[in-house]
Amino acid sequence: MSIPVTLLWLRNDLRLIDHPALLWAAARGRIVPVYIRDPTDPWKRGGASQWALHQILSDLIARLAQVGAPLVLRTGDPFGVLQVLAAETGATALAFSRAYDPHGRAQEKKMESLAGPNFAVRCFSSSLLFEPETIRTKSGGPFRVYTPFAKACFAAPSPVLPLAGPRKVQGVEAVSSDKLADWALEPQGPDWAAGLRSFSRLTEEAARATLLRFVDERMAAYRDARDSPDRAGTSELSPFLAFGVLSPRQVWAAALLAMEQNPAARAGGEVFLKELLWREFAYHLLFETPSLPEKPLQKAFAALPWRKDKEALRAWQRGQTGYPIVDAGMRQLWQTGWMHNRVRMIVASFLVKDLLLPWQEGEAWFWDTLADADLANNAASWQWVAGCGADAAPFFRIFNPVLQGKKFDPDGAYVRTYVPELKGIKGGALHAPWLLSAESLAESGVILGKNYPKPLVDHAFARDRALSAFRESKKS
DNA sequence: TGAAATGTTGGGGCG
DNA sequence: ACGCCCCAACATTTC
Repeated sequence: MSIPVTLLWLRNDLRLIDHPALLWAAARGRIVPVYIRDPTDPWKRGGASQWALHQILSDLIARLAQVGAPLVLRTGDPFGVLQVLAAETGATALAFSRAYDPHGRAQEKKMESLAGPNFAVRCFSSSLLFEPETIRTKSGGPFRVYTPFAKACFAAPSPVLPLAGPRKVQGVEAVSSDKLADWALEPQGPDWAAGLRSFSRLTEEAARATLLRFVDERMAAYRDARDSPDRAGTSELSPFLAFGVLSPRQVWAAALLAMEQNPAARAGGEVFLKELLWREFAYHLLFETPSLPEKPLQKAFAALPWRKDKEALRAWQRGQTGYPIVDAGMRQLWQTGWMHNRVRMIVASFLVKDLLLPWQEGEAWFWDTLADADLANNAASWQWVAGCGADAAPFFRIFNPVLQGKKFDPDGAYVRTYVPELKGIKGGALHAPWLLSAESLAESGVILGKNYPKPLVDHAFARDRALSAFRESKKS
C-alpha cells in the first residue's frame, strides 16, 4: 500500500516552526507543499511586499528541500490549481492555515467543498493568538473598542505554546513547479530595491534571531524607546509576522519567557504584548467587517468632502511636503520598505487631516510600498487615524507635524538621515525650516522652494479646514 | 497612541 | 504692608 499524499497549501504561514497544518500533513504520510500565486486576489501584494515575498520564498524553498519536501510553485485560481495538483499527485487530503481576509475566506469555503469520503480537507489555526469568534463581549457580539478587547484576550485561555518544526518529512518527487525567478517578484529594470536590502534578511533563521534580540536586548526599554524613530527601539518583527515567517504564538511565548527571566523587562513586555493585541484587534475587525479595507466603519464618514489633489498626493508619496518629519517618513518608506510606527501615525494624520485626502489613498500607497504590508493592520490603522474606524482617534485629534517632530525626534537625527538637504540645520529647529531667519537658512545651505519645498499647506489653516469638513459631514 | 484655547493659580515686581 | 498687574505654569475644556 502506498503512503498517503497530502497537499499543504501555504499562504501567509511561510514557516516550518509552529505550523500545525504542516505537522498534520507530515504525520499523514507524504506531503506536497504548494504556494500559489493567485491573480484573482483583489488585494494582490504590492511592489515592496512582492520583493519581500521573493526573499521569503527562496528561503522556504531551501528549508523545505532540506527537510525533504520540495516546495511547488503554481499560478492560478487556487481552487482549480489544487484540484489539478491533487490529481497529479494522487493526494487524498488538503491542509492549510486559516485566513481572515474576505478573499482568503471565500477560497477556504470553496476548498471545503472538495471534502468527501476519499478526500480530507483540514483547516488549522496558527496565524492569530485568539480566534476572532472566541473573543466576545458580554452580550455575545464582537468588540469595537480596543481596551475591553485586550482585556477579554488576557482573560481568555492562554495561546497554546508554539510547536516544534519537523526534522524530516517525506515529499513527492518530480512535481512540476514554476520557477521563482519567472514570477519576477523582484524589481526588473531600475532596481529600486537597493534600500530594501538594508533589512535584516527575511529568512526563518533571521526571524528567530530578530525575535531573540528584541526580547533579550530591547524589550526592557520598549515602552519609551518604541516611540523614537531615531533609535532602534521597535521589535522589527512586522515583515515576519505579515508573511507568517514567525507565528504570533512564537512571539508571545518568547516575550513571556523573557519577562519571567528578567523582571526589568516586565513593564516593556506588557506594552509589547498589547501591541501584539492591536494586531489581533485588526484581524478581529476585518473578520467581522470584510469591507474594512474599502469602506469607513462609521457610515457618517462616507459623506466627508475629501479633496481630490493629485499633486498633493504625489508630494506626500515622494516626501516633498515641506514638513521634515513627514518627508523623512515617506522617504524612509520608499527607500527601505518600512517606516517607524510613530512616523506612520504622523504621515497618516498629515494625509488625511492636513491634506484632506481620502484615507484609502494612503492605505493603497502603504500597501504598495510596505514590505510588511498586512491587509488587516493596514485597513484598521488607516481607519483609526482617519477617525472613521473602531475605537478611532477622534477626528479632531490632529497631529501637529512640527510638535511631533520636536517631541519624538528632538535633535532631528531621524530627519537628517532621510532628508539630507536639511543636514546643515542644527538641532530641533530643522522641524520648521520656514521659521528660520534668512541668515541661518543661508548658513545651512537651505533654499526653501529650491532645494527643499516650502510647506505644502499651512498647518493651522489645514487644521481648521479639516475640523469644519468634519462638522459638516456630521450634520448630514 | 493631540493640540489649541481657555481657565486657574501663585509668585514676584512695583507703585 | 498692601493691592494690583503680569505672566509662567499648570489644569481644564474644546475642537
